[in-house]
Amino acid sequence: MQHLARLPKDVGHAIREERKAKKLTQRQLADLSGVWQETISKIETGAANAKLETLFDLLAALDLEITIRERSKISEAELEDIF
Amino acid sequence: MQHLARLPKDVGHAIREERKAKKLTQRQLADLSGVWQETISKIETGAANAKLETLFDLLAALDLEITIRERSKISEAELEDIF
DNA sequence: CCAGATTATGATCTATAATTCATATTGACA
DNA sequence: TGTCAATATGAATTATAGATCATAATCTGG
Repeated sequence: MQHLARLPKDVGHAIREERKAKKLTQRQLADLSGVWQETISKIETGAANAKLETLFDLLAALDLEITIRERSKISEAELEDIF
Repeated sequence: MQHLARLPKDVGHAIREERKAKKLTQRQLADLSGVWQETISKIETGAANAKLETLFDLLAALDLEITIRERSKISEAELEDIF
């Protein structure tokens, strides 16, 4: 699965979905990544504005990476995170 | 062009390349994005660990977005930023 | 429903990013 | 090479993320 992100909250959503897809608790991800459970919670709920280093620590633990590219024409809702 | 990023410095590289591809100076990008020229310089040179909000301000001004996905098997060098 | 696990929240402290100003360094080009 | 633009750097201040502890709220399986 691939997550489009244009705002910090999109990143939180993606992290949460990928963490759940891998059947990890916030605490397990915390142990894997070195990021505190409380911090993960705040990032996932959007109550945070994480630093890049923190983001990449989480992505590495989840075996994820990001790509930067031109904005696509299709709307965010058309990809994933459709409610 | 698409930039793979696994570390904060990769993001700096990508920003710089996209800014130059669009023929913008750091000052022009600063005016467009609301991020200070000094901050842009530090992010591009890797002397910074930007916050997500700052990153997305820059990406929006450059009409870029990010996608989060499983790590690819190929190495970073095989994509772009090959010197 | 209950108990235990999981996640969220709040407070305080520390670390560091962003702002701001000043200026140094580098780069491009006439 | 001299000049102006562009970029980088450094210091001081302010803002805020992360660390840490405590605990509340929520979720889940029995």
